Amino acid sequence: MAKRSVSTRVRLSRETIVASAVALADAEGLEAVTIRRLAQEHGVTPMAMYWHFSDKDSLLDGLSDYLIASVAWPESSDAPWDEQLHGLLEAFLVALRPHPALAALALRRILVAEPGLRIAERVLDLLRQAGFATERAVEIGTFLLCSVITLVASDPTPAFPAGEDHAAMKRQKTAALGALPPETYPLVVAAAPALVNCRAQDGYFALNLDLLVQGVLGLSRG
Amino acid sequence: MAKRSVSTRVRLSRETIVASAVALADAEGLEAVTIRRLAQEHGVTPMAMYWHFSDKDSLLDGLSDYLIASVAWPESSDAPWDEQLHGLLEAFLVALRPHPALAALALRRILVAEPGLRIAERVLDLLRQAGFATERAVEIGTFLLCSVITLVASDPTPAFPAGEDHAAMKRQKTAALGALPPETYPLVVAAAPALVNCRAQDGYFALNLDLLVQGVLGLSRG
DNA sequence: ACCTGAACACCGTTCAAGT
DNA sequence: ACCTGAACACCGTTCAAGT
Repeated sequence: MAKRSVSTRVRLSRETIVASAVALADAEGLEAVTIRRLAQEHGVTPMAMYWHFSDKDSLLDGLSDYLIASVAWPESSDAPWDEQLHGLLEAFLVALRPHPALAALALRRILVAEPGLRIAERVLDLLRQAGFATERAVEIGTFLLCSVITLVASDPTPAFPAGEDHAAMKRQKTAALGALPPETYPLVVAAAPALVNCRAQDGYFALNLDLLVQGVLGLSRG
Repeated sequence: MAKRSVSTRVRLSRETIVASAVALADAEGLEAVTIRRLAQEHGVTPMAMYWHFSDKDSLLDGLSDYLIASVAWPESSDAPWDEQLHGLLEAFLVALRPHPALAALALRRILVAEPGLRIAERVLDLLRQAGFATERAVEIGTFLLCSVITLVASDPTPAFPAGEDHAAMKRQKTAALGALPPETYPLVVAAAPALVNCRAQDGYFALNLDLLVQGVLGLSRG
């Protein structure tokens, strides 16, 4: 169904290939993003891809660049550093959220091209303002960006087990947890539905973004 | 070189297969862990694996179980909840650290079998002691465990580009960052070596484990 | 109970060639 | 400049069969 008919065939380009790869990943997960599959979707030989990308790794780099470029830079403000840090991390999160299957790719190009470097520089700057020495700012900033990716990427089995199966699997996992002996695992049993579903909920993101910023606030400077 | 000679062939079992898979992942990364490769290492047909594991997914489940089982349960104490939480997360971290290529697998079995459920229950318990309602405790606890995994798994290109190549790549990345225009990216340029290397350093883990616990401390209850 | 052998439908990629 | 075709060395997996 996702196969593009020959009549609508457009000229291949890095952009059209990346766009279809993003759509594929959203629909069926990253492991469905295959040179051969993309070629087929464009009605073209697998080898045609190698004109536009030197290999699969550079296709993934392309996806990473696409993700990073979609980060909406927060409007400048004179708010305190922690609020600005929160805003920046949130902008990163918002860009990644529509593409949980791709989120893990974000890191590979953040220290390479323009928009990613700008984000990195800003994070370091804000952490310097917070009073951290450069080395510590680097360690914290690196972890913060990794953590935002984790926040988005950790939603299990994102979409690709066709919706129906996915919901069924969640119901089954909930039931399995609920059937555990309540005297050994009282909290797990009581929280079974939450344990299975929380990573898809909005509150999960807001709460843990907060946790990260609060964590930075709680760290000793030096 | 890693191929086991026929004379030393031992009987296959789930345990011996998992052990060799762990060794393979440590040495060459998770994508080297292949049914066919493992079979070859044991001097056996690929299909022999299917007697011990129903499919590759259940092999990965086996690796996940192995990881979780290696968590050393911290000795009981009457320390405040935040110290105990720190100790538990650290125990998880210490278990994962020797196997960065496998760390990402840890989550898939934590809510399934005994030792993982025990960890989950304890995390929820400590967060309840901290004053969080069950639903929030679930959201926080889930993220904390994900974050520890991230901390370990985020070390880029763990080992498998044969050591030499790996070091060379790091030097090259550092040089690339150092060559950026310092007027646009002053902090990135100044911190180039740290940006490339920090995720392999001990301080990175200690600092960010602290960040996580401080983050929980800083969150509002309710 | 434990393993083999042949086969199938997939991968990424190289190399030479077409237009 | 952009794409095809055949080939290679890999995957996971099924099915029938051996001991």
